[in-house]
Amino acid sequence: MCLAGYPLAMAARDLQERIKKLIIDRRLASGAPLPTEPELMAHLGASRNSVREALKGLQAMGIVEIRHGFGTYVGTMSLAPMVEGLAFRTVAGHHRGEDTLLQLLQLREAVETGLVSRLAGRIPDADLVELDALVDRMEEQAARGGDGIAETDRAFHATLYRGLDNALLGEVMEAFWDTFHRVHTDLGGAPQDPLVTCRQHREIVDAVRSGDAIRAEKAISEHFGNIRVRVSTTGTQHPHRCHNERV
Amino acid sequence: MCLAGYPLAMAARDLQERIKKLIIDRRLASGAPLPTEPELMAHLGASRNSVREALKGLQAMGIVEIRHGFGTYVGTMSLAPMVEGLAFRTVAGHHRGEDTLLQLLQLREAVETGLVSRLAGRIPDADLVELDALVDRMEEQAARGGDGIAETDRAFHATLYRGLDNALLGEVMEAFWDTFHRVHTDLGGAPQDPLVTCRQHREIVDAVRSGDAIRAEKAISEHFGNIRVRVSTTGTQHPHRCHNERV
DNA sequence: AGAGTCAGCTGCTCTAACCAACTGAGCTAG
DNA sequence: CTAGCTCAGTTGGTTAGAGCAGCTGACTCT
Repeated sequence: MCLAGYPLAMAARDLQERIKKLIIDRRLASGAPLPTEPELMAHLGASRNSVREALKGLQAMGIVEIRHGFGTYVGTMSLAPMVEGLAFRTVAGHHRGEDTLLQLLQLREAVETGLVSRLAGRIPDADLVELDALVDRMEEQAARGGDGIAETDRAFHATLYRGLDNALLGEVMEAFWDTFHRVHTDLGGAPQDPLVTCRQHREIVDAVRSGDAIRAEKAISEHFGNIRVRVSTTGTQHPHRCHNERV
Repeated sequence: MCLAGYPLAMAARDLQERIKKLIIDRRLASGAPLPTEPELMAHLGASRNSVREALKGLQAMGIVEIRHGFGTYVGTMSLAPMVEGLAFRTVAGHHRGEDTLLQLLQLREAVETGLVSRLAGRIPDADLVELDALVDRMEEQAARGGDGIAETDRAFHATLYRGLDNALLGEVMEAFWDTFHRVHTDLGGAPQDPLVTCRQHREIVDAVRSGDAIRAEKAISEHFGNIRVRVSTTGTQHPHRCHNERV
């Protein structure tokens, strides 16, 4: 087909850009509906197939969200795609004998160490209360079977940095946590000792509350040191098969 | 077609996972060739169309690299896709009146402040030499027309954190720099004063060399403070059209 | 009035053909 | 003999049309 004025070739690469431009120009917010596939075909002057391939790429970047039988919508633009990509990169590297998981952990440690010292003394009281509650909850969960420990751990790290008052920063930290956790479990890594985790989380909260930046950094550092032992003593020796057996 | 044992529906979502699994299982490194499209069709029991859509998604995540008339290869798995997604998210939010660019800058500041204090005093001498050279070069470029300033700036921030000896961390920081720079120029933001930048870079190097963590943090903070002024006084008022006019 | 059904949207998958970019073998001209 | 060209074969890119599958809402039957 190819409407007048558009180059015949190079459709695919441009299509994504043009769909992105369409979202920008129409000021579409997350969740807003995009034109249907036939409408996009007409608007962009490309075949169904090319439009769909472009959408698939945008979907992988979290820019659009496709719901079968319902429509296409502007995506949440969360960092989930980054988690996906980073996780795969880490797993692939690990299976080829590289210490990618350790590197990922070190990345988290380096960044969180800096953030926590920035946070010391200026964290809102409300967050401290919530952090205390999260440690309490994890102690309960540890006393029981241990169900939900991971989710509580995630919430702890997410809540910790809420005080820095930057939603993007919070998302990035969560994304790193998610990536690490996902890769660690996929690779069959040994879980932490919940009681040790609780004690270290408690110390982090107390250190931040006291306003002692050095102590807070040390607390984070010890926490990660503990995790690091678990990572480097397992996983590297027995590259397990991925779950989701198929192919 | 659909080979025995595979569900008839749900092809697309699984296809990506199965291709990823194929890369993992065969221990394919970056740059290694993937099966051709016909081979993948046979291997995965799906049509050409579905295979291509899956590949487009993986391409958007940097997991595979597609070269027309040549073949499909395992991608470099750089963070470029993350830059792409984050940049779009920032631009889109900006055009809807949100202060996303400022948030991105604050993210960089928070993270780099922590990293630079961690770096103070333990940075390798070789890196210091290189950083000095980079500041010198930027001074030259400022004296001339100003060509290549951006690239030198990028190199400075990249070299700074090399001493932390974590390739992943370096890539992440570069990705944040790239995202910020790209969005800032796309939105027609005012460029920095090169001489101010040079002076602040010099102070950062000297602070890190002296081993004074507090001074280093302050130097970074001032540097970002300078950038922040440029961001918040421009750009927010006149949401420019994107470049690449089309559609 | 309530529940089932059906028509219509939506996106999903397949097939088949042709276009376009790259490679390399073989031919031709110098 | 070599330099360059041509052409066939490979690979991904694009289009077309048909039918499948999930969701919605109005219509119909009980």
